[in-house]
Amino acid sequence: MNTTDSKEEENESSRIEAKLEEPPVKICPHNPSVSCASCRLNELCLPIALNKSEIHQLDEIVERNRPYKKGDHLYRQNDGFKSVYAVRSGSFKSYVVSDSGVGRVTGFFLPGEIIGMDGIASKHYANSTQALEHSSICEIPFFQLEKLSHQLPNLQHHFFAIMGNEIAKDQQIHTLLSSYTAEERTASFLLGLSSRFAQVSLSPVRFLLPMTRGDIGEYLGLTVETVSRIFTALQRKGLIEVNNREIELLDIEALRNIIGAN
Amino acid sequence: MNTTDSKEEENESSRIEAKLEEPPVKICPHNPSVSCASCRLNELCLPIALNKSEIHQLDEIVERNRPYKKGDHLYRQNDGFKSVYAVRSGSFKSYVVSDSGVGRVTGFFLPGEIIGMDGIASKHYANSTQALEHSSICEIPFFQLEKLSHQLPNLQHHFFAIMGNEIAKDQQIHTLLSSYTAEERTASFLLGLSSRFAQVSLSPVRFLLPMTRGDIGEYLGLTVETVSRIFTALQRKGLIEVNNREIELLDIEALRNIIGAN
DNA sequence: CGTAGTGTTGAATTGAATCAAGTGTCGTGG
DNA sequence: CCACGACACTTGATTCAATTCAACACTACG
Repeated sequence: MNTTDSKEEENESSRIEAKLEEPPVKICPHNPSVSCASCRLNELCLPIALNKSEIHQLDEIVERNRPYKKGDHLYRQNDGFKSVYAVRSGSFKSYVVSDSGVGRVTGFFLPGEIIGMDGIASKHYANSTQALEHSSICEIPFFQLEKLSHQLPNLQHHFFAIMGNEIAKDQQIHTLLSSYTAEERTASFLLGLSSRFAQVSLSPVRFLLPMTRGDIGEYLGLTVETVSRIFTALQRKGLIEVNNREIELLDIEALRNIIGAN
Repeated sequence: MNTTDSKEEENESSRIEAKLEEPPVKICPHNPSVSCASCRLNELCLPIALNKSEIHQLDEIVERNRPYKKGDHLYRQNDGFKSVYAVRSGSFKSYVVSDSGVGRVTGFFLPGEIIGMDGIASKHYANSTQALEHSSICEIPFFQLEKLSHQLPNLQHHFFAIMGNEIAKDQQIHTLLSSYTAEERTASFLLGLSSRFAQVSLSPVRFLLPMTRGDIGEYLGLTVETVSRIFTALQRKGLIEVNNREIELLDIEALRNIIGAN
């Protein structure tokens, strides 16, 4: 998923000083010295609709942490809420564990997407979030984001939009879980991933799943076995090609029809 | 559900002039002349944490529309997004209809709760919302709310919190739908209603359901028949008492255990 | 190279949906 | 004010989609 490795993981000292005037065309997504202005994700995450000086101000509050290894936690359920996070590279899942230990995945996060908004209201994160692979993030201390939003109407507007988008997305999942069959859920999930990959300029028809079948099942309210069976069935119908974590969507139109038929 | 009827439904002229210095102790929840400062719901909806002058400013942008009859629409799917709404009295449901005509309820709204945040990002409402009974609302034009939030940090903070709360709530429903049984979902739904009624000083153990079994089923991803059967089963177990729309929770602890056992 | 985690496939089971038939309730108009 | 019709709700019998249980294959990593 990531185009390069992270060679400069611990290079913390130079990050704030990154120049803004001339985007330095850094392409390494793990590189902690990439500023918001030069980040190729900046249309997705917060800086959209901000001008140069505004981006610079945002840039100053963003903390570019060292990369996370697979399985590392960004935060855990009930931790005090402090920041929201923008995925810079890699991917994350968030999940809750019930008292009896049954886990349930509540979301997957790809580059450019914002993590942690569930903690804003209660001041404690409602779920745990961990890296699915070697990943890096931008940490945005929330009280500073609020303060800055107050100065920059564009930023306030954009963050309202991001939260509104999250709400709309969650409600779509509500519909999906309350009325779709296993096949419809799975098709919808694959199409959703596809368009999210497209947003970060990755192929929408051929990609690697960062999560296990078990994760997908927990997310969609299905068992591992069912997810596996549906994948095989879709493959037999010629709609997709599956090899382990590698997915190719062979007939997107037909996948859409599965859902449309609902 | 409402303590009084609305006798002054069309009294639009006097509403802005409502005095703020001396809360006029209007108790009729449909009464359009009740200002934010004197509204008994103001801890739930937007004004919490605002001072007198701030509430006054908010008050000026709020439009107190005439009451809605049962079945009236607040807005419809794909309508241009203009406002969010605070329920003043009564109740609403929002729902989406798929291409094939199958409807799915995405939410219920009780007094003090905010409707319409799903439209913020896309500028179009993602679902339709209609009154479940004779109800009244406060309409808050969103672009004015944004402008005012920019002047009042407390308001900005509170609206971020309201949206964050919605996100956290939606994720709980995700978990519910993806792993709870019909009985667990129903118990959880009843307990949720119970605490929401408690917030507006109504009895948490004895209340009227504003929605049909069908609505509940669509919301919980179950059929009418299943909801009905579960109600009967819970009643036989002595956990609740059902008479039509009238519900009494006889053993809240046991209801909690149904979910806890998950 | 071995082992834990991940994935596949089959057979049996089951929780909820569907199909079906009925009763109860409410609002409307005569 | 009552009768009618539409809708809301209940209950039972049957079906079915997805889970559970089980056994095994693959892979990837220390």
